[in-house]
Amino acid sequence: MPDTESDPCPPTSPPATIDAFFERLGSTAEHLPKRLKQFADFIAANPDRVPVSTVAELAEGADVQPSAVMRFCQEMGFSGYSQMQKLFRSDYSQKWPDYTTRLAKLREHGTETPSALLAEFVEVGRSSLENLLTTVDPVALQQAVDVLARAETIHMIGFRRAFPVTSYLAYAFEKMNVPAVLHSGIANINMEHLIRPNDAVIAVTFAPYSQITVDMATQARRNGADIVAITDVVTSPLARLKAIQLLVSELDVGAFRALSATLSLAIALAVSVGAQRNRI
Amino acid sequence: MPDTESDPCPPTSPPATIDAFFERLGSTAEHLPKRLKQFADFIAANPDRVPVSTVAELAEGADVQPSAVMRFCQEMGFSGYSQMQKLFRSDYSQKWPDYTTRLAKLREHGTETPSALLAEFVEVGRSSLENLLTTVDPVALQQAVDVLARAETIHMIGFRRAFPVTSYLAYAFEKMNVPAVLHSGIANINMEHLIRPNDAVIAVTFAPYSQITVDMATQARRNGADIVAITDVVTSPLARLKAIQLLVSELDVGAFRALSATLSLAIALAVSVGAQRNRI
DNA sequence: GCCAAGCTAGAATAAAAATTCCAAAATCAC
DNA sequence: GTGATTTTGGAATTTTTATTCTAGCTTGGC
Repeated sequence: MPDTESDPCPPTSPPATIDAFFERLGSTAEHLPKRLKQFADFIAANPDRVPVSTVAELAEGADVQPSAVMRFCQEMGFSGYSQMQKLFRSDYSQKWPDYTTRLAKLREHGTETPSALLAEFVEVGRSSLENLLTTVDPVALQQAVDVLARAETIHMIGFRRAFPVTSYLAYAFEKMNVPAVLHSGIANINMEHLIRPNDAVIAVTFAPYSQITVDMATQARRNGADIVAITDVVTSPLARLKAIQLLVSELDVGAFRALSATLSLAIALAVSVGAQRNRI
Repeated sequence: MPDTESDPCPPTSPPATIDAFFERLGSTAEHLPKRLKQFADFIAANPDRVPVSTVAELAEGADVQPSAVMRFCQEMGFSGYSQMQKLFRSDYSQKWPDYTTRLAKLREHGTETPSALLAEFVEVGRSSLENLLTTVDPVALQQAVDVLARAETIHMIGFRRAFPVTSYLAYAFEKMNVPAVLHSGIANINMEHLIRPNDAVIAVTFAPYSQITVDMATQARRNGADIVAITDVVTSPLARLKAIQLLVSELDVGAFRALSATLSLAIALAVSVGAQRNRI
């Protein structure tokens, strides 16, 4: 009997290394059926679970059926899950060193290599985050949330290195349907007059304070708006405006900082405000 | 019928941690029978094999019978090998597993206070940073730096929640006098034609990928520019473009993430590029 | 050297896991 | 819409793996 139909997907050889696996995954993931893609994403996000998990466990984690896992493995060129797991297990021992040792190893190279620099930023970011819980006054934070939740429109002011913070706030507010305006200073158009008495302002600035942020906040205060300040020390120029101050002390690496703590504070603030507004 | 004989070794409870396990091992190893001692030595020398090995494999490695392995496990207070392996596996990935459940819980209950939410973001940020050192491939990072240092002009593409990242990159490059263009999509003006063959692109996008970022990167690649992708998984659409991929897996709190890891990676990348360019 | 106590090897059994299969559902082309 | 094709979910099957059992061996005391 002649071979009327051949395998739709010819027997590809299995990837020989983890890198090869992910490379293939990257190029095939596009045109994979729904469930298989779903599982592919899960694997891409949690490769470290493969060596120590059963088919059933991974299937549950990715919220697919075990048979989908099998089909995925075969699609990737393995005979089955066992073969794929074997590959992942062979690579497993390299990952064993934990965070601390890895960090130490990277640091040995000084700041010569990009990885060492990355390790530096990671470590500094972790410290800054840890600090954040002590520098931010819970009462002030709650006040800030109250004020912002009550405001008609929220205005965000922050330039240069504070701009990533305000732009992320803008994104978050938009996603939660909170009326908010990002004052980006674009085309030097001054939109201070938009700030009305029932509005509130989030001003973000760090030493050396950008004059324009201070000016705009001052003007807004004069218009009767409430000010929430995200800044680094109590002596910042925003203190004079009776602003509610949220303090972040972010450590520098060289001339730059990772902004980890500042952004965490910002997003926590935004989500709280969003929750409180929608609750009412 | 009375219980004439009792277990020679009363049912001890299993060690709760790896440390407790090795402590018990140290104190009991002396007066263990020959084969069991032999296996104990093997375990002490190769603890990292336990999570990924079967009884038969370990038995062969230690040159004992599988049944000896079982007796060893029971001697150490476990019900069997499976229970012991569970302990070794749980130690291997302590940080990650229970996060998903914890965050799910958070999503249900909502968060009581802004401070609690902040603490959540801080915690998740710290984990993400730790993880960053494992997901970013040092070689790829170095390649990315090389490519970007060599480029005439660096273009940054990233919208919505990726925009804080690109805007911070823009700030950093400007401060270091690196020629860089932030494609903000402002006024819907398309500046793709600015991207020339000797240029390089940093594309930042996360699932669900914004189509415009992918389109712009594709166009840039067609123009002959190199692409560095900051994204979350290898299955991202940018993989097709032969982009140098820098992977960040950032945990979500609710619908948002703190971006701590992503920004740390971005700033480390920028500073490395700046340093390398000025060195030449 | 003989006996008792404990230990070991290997086979037998039970449990768990991987893998296959197929009917039902979804998707696609017309 | 209709039929062909692909994809899916779930159960059935096979394979692998853990665990138990027991006859024989080793060791130590006398």
